[in-house]
Amino acid sequence: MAIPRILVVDDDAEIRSMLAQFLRENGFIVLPATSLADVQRHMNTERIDLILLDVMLGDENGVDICQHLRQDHDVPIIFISALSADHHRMRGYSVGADDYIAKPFNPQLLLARIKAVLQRAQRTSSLTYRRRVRSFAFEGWQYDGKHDQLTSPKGYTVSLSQKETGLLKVFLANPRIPLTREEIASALDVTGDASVPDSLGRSIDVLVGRLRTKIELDPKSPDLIKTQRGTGYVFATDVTVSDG
Amino acid sequence: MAIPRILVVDDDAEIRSMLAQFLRENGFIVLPATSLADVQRHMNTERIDLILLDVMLGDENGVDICQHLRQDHDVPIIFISALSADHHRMRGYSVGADDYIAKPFNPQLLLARIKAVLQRAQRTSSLTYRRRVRSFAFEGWQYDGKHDQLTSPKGYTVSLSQKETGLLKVFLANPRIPLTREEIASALDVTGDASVPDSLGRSIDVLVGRLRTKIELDPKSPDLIKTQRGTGYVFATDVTVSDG
DNA sequence: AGGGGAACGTAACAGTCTGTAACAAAACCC
DNA sequence: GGGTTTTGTTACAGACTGTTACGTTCCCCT
Repeated sequence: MAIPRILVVDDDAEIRSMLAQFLRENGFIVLPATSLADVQRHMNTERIDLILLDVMLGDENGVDICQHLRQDHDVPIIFISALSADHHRMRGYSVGADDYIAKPFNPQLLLARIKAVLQRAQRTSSLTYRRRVRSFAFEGWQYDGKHDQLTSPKGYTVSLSQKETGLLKVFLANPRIPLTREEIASALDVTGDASVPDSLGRSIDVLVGRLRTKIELDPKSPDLIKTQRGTGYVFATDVTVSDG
Repeated sequence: MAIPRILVVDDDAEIRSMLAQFLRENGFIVLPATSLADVQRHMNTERIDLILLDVMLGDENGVDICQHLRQDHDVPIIFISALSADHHRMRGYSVGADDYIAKPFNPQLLLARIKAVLQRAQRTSSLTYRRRVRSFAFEGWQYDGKHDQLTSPKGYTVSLSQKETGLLKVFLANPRIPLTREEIASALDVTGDASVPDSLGRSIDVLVGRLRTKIELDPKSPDLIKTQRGTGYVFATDVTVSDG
């Protein structure tokens, strides 16, 4: 599974920025939004794993946004609000929120809650979520997420192991974005304490090497998965995503 | 949907009784429990839709109970506790709780939270096979639950043994959801103590292999029942359900 | 320009996981 | 009772995966 992508919906730029930085430092990809139109644009064009939604949004009302979203989406939604009275909370839950956190809040508690909600969503994936299975195209290759099948530019099927498939998915979900070994390991749920810099050993490097032998014309001089010395790896090509 | 059945776990008889009465007045079936053994007895003998779990349980610790339950069960769990400090909450979430409500609490807020959690659980698939007789279609195959008959894409009837049929039903009820061997065994009521990690042996693997020989074009390279190494198996195709 | 150290590539190895053939016991059917 | 089918267990082989060790490449400093 790819790095979780969190949509932070708040019209206050300072709060949005602080939340984004905090979440990025904790391993998430963060996308900002300030309005329902913003939210819907993101939901329609890319994968969103969780939404942090401020109740008070200037001219717009977070509760209305949540209600609107729930008509079409099952994405987890956590309300953040200065309004902590019980009846506000109940209103939030009644429109389909997964949690409601009152400002000011302990950032570590927010983090725990986000992880719990994401873990649950992952554990109990719904049919709706599974319909988001995608197909990816890059440099003549096709990865069919529905059938878990990789086809080469010449048309033959390439067999990948589970970890190799997972790594490819991480790259396909993050084209042209440099990924550290820790980020990749976190996305793959690889053994190792991510907070200890050397705990990963060389396993990610070996795995990258194994995937390269299967998809690069010349693995010794890779064109698709490039090394960024001192950082990690980058999928150095454009990826086209389509549904089905 | 049937009336939700809530298990109230609290060693304080007065609190248990008040909660039970309140929930019954709001339309739920309430079952009391005071210990892990109580909880497990209920979980093993009847359907439980949600658990309200007190953190302080006399000699037992609600967190330990939650942790234990999460090994085998996906039932929603809401902690109730006088301990409301953030680190207590985080501990609760980290062991798999769905929410954490501090005493003293507004009963209406608890009710809203219960309803939200139940609604969410209802939106997702369950391991429990739906008792209603249904027909399922996948990749040209048809399974007629009424007549217990499986028809291949080419139109001929495929004979399955009882266990094979049960396994297929579990997959059809949970398309695209990874299922552990323990989950499958539990759904099939297979011999073996699910709380003992190694008790299953390889029987589920063999059963999966047998079903594969009957429904896969190439059992050595299966398209329908895919292996998730380290986890279990997933029915990797969309399933269309219809009544009758 | 040269040297040293860090980062990365990769072969080899060992442990884990899974597929499956073979077997035996139980269940089922005639 | 006998034959067949079902089911779980056992054993083995192959694939997968991470670790280790060594060689190569890169970068920085003198």
